[in-house]
Amino acid sequence: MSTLPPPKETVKGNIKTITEYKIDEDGKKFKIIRTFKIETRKASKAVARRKNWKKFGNSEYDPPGPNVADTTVSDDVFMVFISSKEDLNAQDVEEDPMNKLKGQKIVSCRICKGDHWTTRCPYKDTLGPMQKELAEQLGLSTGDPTKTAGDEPEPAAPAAGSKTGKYVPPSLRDGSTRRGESMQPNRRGASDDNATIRVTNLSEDTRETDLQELFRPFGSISRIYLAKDKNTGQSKGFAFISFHRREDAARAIAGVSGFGYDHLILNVEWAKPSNN
DNA sequence: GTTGAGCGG
Repeated sequence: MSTLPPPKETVKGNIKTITEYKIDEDGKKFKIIRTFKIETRKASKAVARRKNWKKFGNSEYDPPGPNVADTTVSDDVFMVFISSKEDLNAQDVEEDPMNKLKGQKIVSCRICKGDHWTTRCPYKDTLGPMQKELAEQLGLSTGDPTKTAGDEPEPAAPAAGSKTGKYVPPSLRDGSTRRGESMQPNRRGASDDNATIRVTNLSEDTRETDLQELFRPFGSISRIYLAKDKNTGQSKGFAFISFHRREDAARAIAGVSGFGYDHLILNVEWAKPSNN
């Protein structure tokens, strides 16, 4: 039985030639030469340049192009980007149950449809009010459309200047001079989180007032949270201090970290946002 | 070694 020469693949300029030998059903030998024009794209310029590198080692005298005896040129591999629900729907999703989870959002922001709660939306202060205003202009905001004005006695004097009769929080009543009942600042939505530091290794009899005295010199403090056990009130030995200015917080870190306080050495760092 | 409490959908 005669052996066939191995297939050969050469590249000259932008012409690629593949030569292979075959035997057909009648035992006749065939030589097949195929030539291709290689399309050079901008993106693969670097690849084209590498093709001109001088060969070395055992391949030093090989002709240009890959040696099919020891090199396999694979098919093109196309990358598939799954970036949206639509893409998922377009393909068959069923085969992998994980695919379902990928496209499914746990939460969807009402403002920007992003992957976060509405309250955490980065546009909550800009886009949010705009959308709300727009909705009110279109008359979609409140109320029962079957109810017409004045067909029912008002139970109490409506707030001055309010025609809609909808709830107005105390902080916005009377020309907004009055503040809300609760002056307790809310951790949620705190905008000063980038000026919050965490103090650890506090002795357990440290109080908020102690912290206030300790950090007061670095700048005005917007909030102090001393972590305590909810039931026993026992301090957990760490606290969060929020400053109004981040520079003050930075100086507080530099100034107080390593500071001996009671019988312990304080550790002060930037606080991470507690939410996941 | 130790990162809060709360709101939803």
